[in-house]
Amino acid sequence: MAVPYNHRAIEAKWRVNWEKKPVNVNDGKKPKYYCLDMFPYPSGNGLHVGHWRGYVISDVWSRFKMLQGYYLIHPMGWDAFGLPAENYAIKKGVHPAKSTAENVANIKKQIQDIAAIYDWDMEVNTTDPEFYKWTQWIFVKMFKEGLAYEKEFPINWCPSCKTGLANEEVVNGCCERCGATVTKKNLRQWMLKITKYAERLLNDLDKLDWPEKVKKMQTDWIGKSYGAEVDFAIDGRSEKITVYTTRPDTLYGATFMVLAPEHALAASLATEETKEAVEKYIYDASMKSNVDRLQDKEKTGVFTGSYAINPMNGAKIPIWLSDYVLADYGTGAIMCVPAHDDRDFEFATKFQIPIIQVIAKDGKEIPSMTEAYTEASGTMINSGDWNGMESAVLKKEAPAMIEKMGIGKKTVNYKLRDWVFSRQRYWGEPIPIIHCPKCGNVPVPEEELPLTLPQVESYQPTGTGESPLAAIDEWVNTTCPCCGGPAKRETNTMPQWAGSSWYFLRYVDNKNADELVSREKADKYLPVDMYIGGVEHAVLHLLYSRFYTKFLCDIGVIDFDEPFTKLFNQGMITGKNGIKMSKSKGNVVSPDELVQDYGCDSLRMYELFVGPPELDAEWDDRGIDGVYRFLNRFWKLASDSLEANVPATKEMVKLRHKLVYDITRRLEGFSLNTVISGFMEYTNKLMEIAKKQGGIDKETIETAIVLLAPFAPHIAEELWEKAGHEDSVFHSTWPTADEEAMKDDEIQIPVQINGKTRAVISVPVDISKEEAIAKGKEAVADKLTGTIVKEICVPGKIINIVQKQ
RNA sequence: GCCGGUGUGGCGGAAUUGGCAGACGCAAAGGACUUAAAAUCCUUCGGAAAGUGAUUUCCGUGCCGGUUCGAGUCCGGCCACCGGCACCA
Repeated sequence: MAVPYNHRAIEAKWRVNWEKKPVNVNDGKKPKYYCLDMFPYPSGNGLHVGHWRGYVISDVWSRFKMLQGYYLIHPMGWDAFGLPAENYAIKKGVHPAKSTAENVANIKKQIQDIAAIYDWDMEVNTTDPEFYKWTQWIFVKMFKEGLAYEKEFPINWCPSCKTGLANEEVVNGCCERCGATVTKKNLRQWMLKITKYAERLLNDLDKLDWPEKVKKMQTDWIGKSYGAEVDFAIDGRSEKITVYTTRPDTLYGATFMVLAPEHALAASLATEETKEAVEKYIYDASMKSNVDRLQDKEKTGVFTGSYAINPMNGAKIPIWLSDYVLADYGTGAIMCVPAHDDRDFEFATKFQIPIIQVIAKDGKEIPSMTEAYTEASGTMINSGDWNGMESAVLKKEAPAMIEKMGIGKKTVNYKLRDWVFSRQRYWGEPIPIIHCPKCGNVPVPEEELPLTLPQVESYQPTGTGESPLAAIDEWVNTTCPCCGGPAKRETNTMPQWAGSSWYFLRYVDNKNADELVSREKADKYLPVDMYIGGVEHAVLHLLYSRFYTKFLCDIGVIDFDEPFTKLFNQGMITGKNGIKMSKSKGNVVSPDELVQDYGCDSLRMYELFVGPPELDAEWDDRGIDGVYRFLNRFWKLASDSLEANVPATKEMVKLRHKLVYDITRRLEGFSLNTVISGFMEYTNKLMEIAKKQGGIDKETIETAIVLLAPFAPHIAEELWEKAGHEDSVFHSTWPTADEEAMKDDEIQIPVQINGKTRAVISVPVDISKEEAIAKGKEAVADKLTGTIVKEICVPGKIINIVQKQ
């Protein structure tokens, strides 16, 4: 009798052995495979079972790739700058540097419990000056290339975090981090010109093996639209107003024009009579936050008193101001075609502006419109020379026609805005810029980087729009690297996304003091082949990283312009009823006790067994018993069989190949939950056979151990050793299935009458259709009471007899 | 409002992409072993009806309809829940 499965002893033993003799070694000959987890920010709450899931998925995939003969790059690090870390430190009343270091140590210990095959020699930490030296270096490079610039304008401001935010960080008008309502604040900001890369960021999505959902979200976020800019003269004045439209086909239907209240010409368009109302409207709009604007669904507006001239037909159309027009999209001015746009229709109806239909719906003009007809399909009417054209065709051709006529030009527009890159907080990389009264903005010389974050007593946010760094005179006051005169340092810091936008490049050369990454190592080990993490970063981190990668490619640091070839988003683990695990809800399940009671191997397998990896799953502790029992059964089967050492039977060989085939296919398809059920199913079958034969042959058992190794590494390694191997199971190779050997001689196929199964017959696998049908009919003879109209036989699948009564 | 995703037993889920619906597991019930319990092993486990019984028949994958010899899977029309975007002209 074999000894019972003792997960504590086995796991402790192999933890030590692997530490002594790592299994993932680079012999310089194997091809590389870079499998990356989104690195965590070291929160004080530690890990829960949901965090485990992603790390287990990536580790299983990594070990699978290793067994397939790759040198694995599987690093881990810490995204330790930023608001969460700083807010936690403030709450606990300790310096963020201290709390961050403690949290890193804690989480590292917890992550090591997963027994993932991380290469800790590659570890990075974004708050390490040797790391953020390069975060700052990238900023300096961007500044020199004109991609980082200063601008003062009303930005999104979180009154709770007391800092400015990027557009990507505002969710439904609220702060992405804390949920507070975002307001507007006029601030001098550092911006990154991500818009310069809009077209490439959009087009290169095609190259990526990413979930369609994420690609779609990025596409929508970039928001490319095709249209035209059209110039409208102002009646009685020399200036003109340019509008942007995606529907130039409806130009004849433009019956008014609306400008954003912030438009440069807005105030000047007012007449004696409208002056007061116009100024009030502009003032009120400036006082409104974005959220107010969003919530006021009812349209407001004011007539300026001036008129524009429709360039197509010379019609005089009134110019209005309204805050439903956004100042920073297009030209901040629109032409309004109430007949064919919902918003314009609503506005025109409210302010009694004429509505002119220019596209016939179903060949007819709608007698009295109750809503806009927004489709670009139908024949043009009331449109001068354009009458009779198809709207869909005209929509495409009009921009070029307008350009020819000299009244505008063909244009594309993007929703993507430049990235607000400065934060008024302490815990981030200082922006390496010096403001010199003579020389202007001068970057800190590259050889002087890193510009380290000064130690301060008070790091709490000021709320004034100034960073806490501004209060440290000895740090702020410096000399200009250019002219040597007195100058002041930039006091804003970078957002959390700065370090995470490029950290994956640093892992492979994390100790390089002279370069961000050596070109040789970058060419050899990058980019990332598989990136695993939650979907919440679809338009934040993942977009920023793509932007950074393209920039670094353009300046020759690296030779590829997409960071992550393949992306996998794992679903979230929730508490009961799909409620997100959180400390405040009290539904957090910690992995620590589960590892103690059931072992790391059981928890790893259960994390996968709870459901398809890409979907959310509700955690239920009870289910882990199932995989624990399975591991016990597998342990017993394997150790008993290794002792018994029975010869292989045909049946065993067949099952062995089927097992390899099924597990490999499911694993490659990322159907990890069914891999686990597959192991259970085959183990049950093998146990049946073992009961009769006194065991299972060694080769089959060894094959199963190798297949199981990525999922339950400890037990696999222990059994592998018991089977007499001195080297690690991870130095064997992933088995391949011989499809010939899998074939059964006899197969079971159902016999149906009119699509309903009436019998199941056993037939030779190579039986002819005719014979199969004959046998099938025999089996259901007593139920064939009518006239047979059709006989269907799909070889190996089904027989269906269609009969009529 | 627009765009995605999901909907299958008491529960988590499976179904080789059009071919025996409910694999595998949890929970539950009954039994074996045990002085007893735990552990382990065996059996049952979608619903309804008929039969002493092995079994048989009908219904069943959110709802309604269609295509097909055959639909959880394909098509059309709805419903519910969960995400994303939301005055981008």
